[in-house]
Amino acid sequence: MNVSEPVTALLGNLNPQQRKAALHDDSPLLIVAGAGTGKTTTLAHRLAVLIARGVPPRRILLLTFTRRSASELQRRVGSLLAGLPGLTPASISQLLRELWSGTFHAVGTRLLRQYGHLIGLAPGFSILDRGDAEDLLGMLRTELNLAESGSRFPLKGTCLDIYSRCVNTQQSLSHVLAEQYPAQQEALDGLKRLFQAYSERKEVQQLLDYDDLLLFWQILVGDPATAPLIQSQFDNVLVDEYQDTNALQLEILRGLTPAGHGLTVVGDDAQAIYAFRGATVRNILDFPQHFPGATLLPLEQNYRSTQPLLDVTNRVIALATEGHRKTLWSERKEGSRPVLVQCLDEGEQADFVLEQLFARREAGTPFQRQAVLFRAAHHSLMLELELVRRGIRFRKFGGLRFTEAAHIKDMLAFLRFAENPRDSLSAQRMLQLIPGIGPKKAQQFTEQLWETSDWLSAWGSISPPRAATLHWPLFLALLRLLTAPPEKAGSLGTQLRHIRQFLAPLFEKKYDDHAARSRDLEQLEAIAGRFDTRSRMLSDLTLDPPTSLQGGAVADDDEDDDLLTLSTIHSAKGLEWDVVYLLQATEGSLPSEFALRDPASLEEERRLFYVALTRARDALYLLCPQRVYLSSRSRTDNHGLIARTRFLPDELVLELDVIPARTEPGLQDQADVPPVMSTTEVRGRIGRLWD
DNA sequence: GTCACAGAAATTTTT
DNA sequence: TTTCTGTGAC
Repeated sequence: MNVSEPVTALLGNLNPQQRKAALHDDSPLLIVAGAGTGKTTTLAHRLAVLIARGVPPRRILLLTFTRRSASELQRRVGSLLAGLPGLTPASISQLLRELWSGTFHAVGTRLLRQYGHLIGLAPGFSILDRGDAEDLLGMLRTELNLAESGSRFPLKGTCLDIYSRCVNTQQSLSHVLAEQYPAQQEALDGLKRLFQAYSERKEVQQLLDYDDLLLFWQILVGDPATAPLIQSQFDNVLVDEYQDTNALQLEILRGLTPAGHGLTVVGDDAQAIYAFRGATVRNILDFPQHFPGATLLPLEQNYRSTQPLLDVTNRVIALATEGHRKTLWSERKEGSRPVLVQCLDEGEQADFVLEQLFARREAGTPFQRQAVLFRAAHHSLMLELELVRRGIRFRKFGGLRFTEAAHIKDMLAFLRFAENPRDSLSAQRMLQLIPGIGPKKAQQFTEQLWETSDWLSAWGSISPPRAATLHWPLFLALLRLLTAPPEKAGSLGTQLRHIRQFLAPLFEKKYDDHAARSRDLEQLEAIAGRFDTRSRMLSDLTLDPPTSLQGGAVADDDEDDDLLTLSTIHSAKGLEWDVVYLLQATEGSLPSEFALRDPASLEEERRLFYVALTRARDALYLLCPQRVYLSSRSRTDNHGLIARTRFLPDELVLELDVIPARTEPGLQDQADVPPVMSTTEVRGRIGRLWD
């Protein structure tokens, strides 16, 4: 290969494999990048080389898993390009702006706004987040009388899971039910009707859910009439975290580049953790078959962790039942072994983490280079209380998002309706906020909406129920203001302020904690300034909701506070910290009790455990509380001790440092102490008081 | 029809 | 702890 001078200058200290990847030609390329092997570095170099070779950035499509990783990659590419002669910071940021990058969903949205009209889609479509989609299914479920008592029809959330799995795996409903939801098989006919109605309703109201963004995109690139238009727009397509793509995403890639020309995918089958939403590890394993002539480049030198940590993580993943075998190695030979911390309960677990956090900070590792990881968002609740009590600021990724809170959705419903008055999901949400208007009236009023061309002629003449006499005119006035031309409606912030003023008295009655909620509404008003248009704000908030900061504030990326990170393992993918604490490395939590049923989910839990362990650079603490708070759900074994995770068998514990629990559980375990008297005797003793 | 309340049931991970 | 469903008062 004839490498020109400026391109060579970019390659700096890449290892031979990474260098090959960066300089690879336009044939399909699969980079199998183990954890911490410089995947982002390699991808950034490949991008920089493409640009240096003269590919215009607007002809490069970069698909990432989160918006965070997209911007991290852009940043890295930017600093690489800065080393090239003839490029100024201004011209570099101009180049980067032209790059097509983002998640599959975000890029899909952008393409559909541009080309959707070719397949009959209005450019002003609204996007449903998970909650919206559930609500719509819930409404239709009632309308179709599927919830008739007697037959137990799946809940709206389950309905959405089933629907989504069909779309993302491209499998039939009966197949999905048989394979994944054997208990819901009788609901087959009801679900068929429900999904049919769901599609029709979305169609009429110009609504797309997350799955539709991929589905419509796939149709667009799959149809001979429209495909060439989009294919000819891109010379190179790069996909990060390829192990977590699904069948539908593969079809999109095939549509974009049928022979894999200019296609680069990067991933690690050992880190596949999204099967629950339809991702299939087959995409990465079968890449050479899907795109014949593909080159496979494995990266095995780890630049992240110390060898003692890798010794354990390599063995953890070697216990997996299938997958490429690879052994990561590091030049960082020295370091401490992972630490298994046994503790009595969640309280002791939180205490240990807090002590260690401070000790590490004293030793030179600030909070922002440490992270606490966990399987499920609620596993960190007790620790969060302690952190708040001690005044440690943290940022939490995963779990409930800011925009999923009911009051935020209420407020956004007004903006969404103003943007797309056909959106009767938002219409009903707004209407039901008004006293005296419940589900029936709301449905009735929205139906009137469909018969006329504008909402004002439908609602202007309605005589509202008596309880709504006060609020109805205010409601109409607010909508009139929001739907006025931009110069009259005012800035986004102004619009939100008007909505907030309308909602404030209603929320005071509706919520006990209205003070906290109204602070959230002010937060929303404050972040409105970041967006240039209303439609942009709505799309961005649904595709990438802000994570909430402790105390309800919305995290701002520019803040350079010493913020500690709390994150679900899923949200920690691709990231690294010097010190990592994994909470509740115990049976029932990791693996989750919901994964115990089938072997495939259990293997996914193992990979999840592996992902958690490989986030650590220098130190790793695995916490095993022997007792956790269990809800009433738990049955007979709630008095017993919880076992360490099965992913750390005894022979592996020999490779760890072990810190025993401070309190011996046996001493306090009531279950071990036989009863000394009966309640009859207790009552007898108490009875003496008034005898 | 709406609203408030009570009891039962479900309860992960995310775009 | 939230969400769904049924009941009874207004």
